[in-house]
Amino acid sequence: MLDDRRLEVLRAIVEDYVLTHEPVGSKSLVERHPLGVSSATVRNDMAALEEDGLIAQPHTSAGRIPTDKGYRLFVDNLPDIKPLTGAEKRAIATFLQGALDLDDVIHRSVRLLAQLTHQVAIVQYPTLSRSTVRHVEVVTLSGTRLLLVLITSTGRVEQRVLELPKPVDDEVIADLRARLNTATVGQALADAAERVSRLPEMFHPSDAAVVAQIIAVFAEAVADERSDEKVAIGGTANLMRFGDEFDRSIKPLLEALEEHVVLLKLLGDMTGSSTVTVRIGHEVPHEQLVAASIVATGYGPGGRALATLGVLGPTRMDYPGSMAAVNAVARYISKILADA
Amino acid sequence: MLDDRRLEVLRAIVEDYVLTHEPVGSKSLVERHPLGVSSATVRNDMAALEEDGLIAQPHTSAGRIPTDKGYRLFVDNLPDIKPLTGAEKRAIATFLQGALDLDDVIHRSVRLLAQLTHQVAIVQYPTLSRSTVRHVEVVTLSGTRLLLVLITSTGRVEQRVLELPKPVDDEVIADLRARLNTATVGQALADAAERVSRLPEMFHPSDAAVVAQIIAVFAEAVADERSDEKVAIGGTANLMRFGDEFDRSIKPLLEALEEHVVLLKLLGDMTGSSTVTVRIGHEVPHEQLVAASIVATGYGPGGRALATLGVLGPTRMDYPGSMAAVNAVARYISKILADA
DNA sequence: ATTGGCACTCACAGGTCAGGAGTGCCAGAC
DNA sequence: GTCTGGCACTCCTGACCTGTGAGTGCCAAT
Repeated sequence: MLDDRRLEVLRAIVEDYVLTHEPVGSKSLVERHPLGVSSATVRNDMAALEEDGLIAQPHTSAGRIPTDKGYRLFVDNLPDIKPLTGAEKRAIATFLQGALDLDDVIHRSVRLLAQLTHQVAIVQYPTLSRSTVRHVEVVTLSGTRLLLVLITSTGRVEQRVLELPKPVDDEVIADLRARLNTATVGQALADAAERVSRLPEMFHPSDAAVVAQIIAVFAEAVADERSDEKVAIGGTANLMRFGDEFDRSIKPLLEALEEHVVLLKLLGDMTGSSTVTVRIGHEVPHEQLVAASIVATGYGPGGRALATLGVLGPTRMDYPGSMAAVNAVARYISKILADA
Repeated sequence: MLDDRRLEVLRAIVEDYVLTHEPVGSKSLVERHPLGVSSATVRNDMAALEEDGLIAQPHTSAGRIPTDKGYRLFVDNLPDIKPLTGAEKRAIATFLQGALDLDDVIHRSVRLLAQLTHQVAIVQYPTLSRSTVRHVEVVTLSGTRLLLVLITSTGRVEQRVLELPKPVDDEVIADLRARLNTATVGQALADAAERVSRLPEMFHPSDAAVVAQIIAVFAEAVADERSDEKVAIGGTANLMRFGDEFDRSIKPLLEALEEHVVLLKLLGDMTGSSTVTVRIGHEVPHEQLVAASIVATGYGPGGRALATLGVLGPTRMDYPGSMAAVNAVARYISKILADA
């Protein structure tokens, strides 16, 4: 009975604090929550919760604030991801409906997520390495200039321009295009480089060298780590909503958001699966983000997590709401990617 | 003699205020600038400058702050765009050297500009409408699914996937590809739609309908207004450097920065030519940006301004420095685009 | 036209003080 | 045992006051 109520008190503290952004005291707590006990009892429970490191007081004789550990317990004991309201679902549907291409889907998702959660939204582009080749195109631009275009199953387009030592016959190019496609279409990008390594041998010795050069660029394109490093970010203005001590941590936060590499590492660490993951305050392995929490999940067609999306906000954010929104948007994008 | 010195006083006030972010008084002014007159004289000049609306005092008996009008006069009387130091030039060169593609050039430029000026950097992608067609590719993805790829002279790649009512013969596709290219390569995008309008007639009547459909998508792609709406932004963390009243205007500023459409309109208004333009405070036709100034210029290969880049910061920014940096980066990108 | 001098104005920092929300603890009730 | 009412205590907050100093405007003298 006792431990159960303490959990209830913690939940109430978290909810009130998220709402008001002010330390919550025992008296106002019993006034606003039907706990069925007096403030004195709550005070005792609070003392115990503080003992356990779940809440803290900014100064003696002030109300309590949840610690990172407190938020963690709160999140772990959340009953279930609450479903969105009908209106919200409709908003998502209409918002993502008219998307033209992958870029558009990503950007719309970012805006949507930022609007739904009032936090900073982060959406990673589907990683190349885990998607498959849909088509390869080889085009002569001018005599010695060649364009290589790679289209992936997720609709992403990579291009490379390369300079050749001497002009190459159009027939050779056409042949190469055909061979590249038969060898790689449908294959995972990770395997594609391997698949084409033998191709130069199939050409006339006089062409082998230049073909090898083209193949090398192709292999480099599919393996390019840099191509994985793409994210879209939106809703940064939402960081400014507060007039409190969180403002102090905004600058490092904005800086971290511009370090896409760091962000991607973070997102990559967080989830491969399609369940919603939460990182709270110091749990985030990055000192610029100690005052922030991240709610993220993987997404991708057919439940395979090709990439990660999520929101970032102050530790005192609305976790249930954010988790629901992140989850819903991820499902919608996944469906769109599966259809496309 | 008199008017000349007043201008000098204004310049000194602007410089000091930009440096210290504090209202500057007559005494400290004569201490730090070799004006050759006493503080009392400066006081008289200040009174005159205030009369003209060039400076203002936050409260009675405080120092003076330049008004937007004051900054304007200051900028207009700037001798010349001061050249960058050798170190800065080298930094630009090495920073932009290894760029792989257009995307990379843009992103590097944004970072560079943000670093050089310590402001928010904005770089618009070269507009499609003013660039020319380099290559058109038509690819069958599956039986009834077609991919259209458009490559522009600036290296930008646009793609469209379209669903056909029935499979189309490969020969027709090849024929169409050839005709599209001969008709449009080298042409301005704005003219391309016009150029291909007659193509369907050249095909067998049984194919004309489907060809017309493809042409329609192509025409829509080259004319797409939306494609012009692309900017890269960086250095938003630089907005947080100040611990003063400017902080109040940061939220609307961040919001405006996310409204790419608005930004683009702004940049578009600012310059078609390759000279550096400055908009100060209320001169910016957007109430969210009244506390901000913009320094921008056009850029593009061979002096033709294909797009705009610039920086955005508080009205009390280092105009000479920002103008120099913006100018230098614009020239460098232009050169890179001309080479590519 | 410029300057030194002088009275005046305010923002700002520091100090004091009352009010109030919140706490911890204890003794008594269920 | 658990809960509750009561009470003394803490200490943040906001209001109010005050002295200080930077800065101004104006005037008479050079």
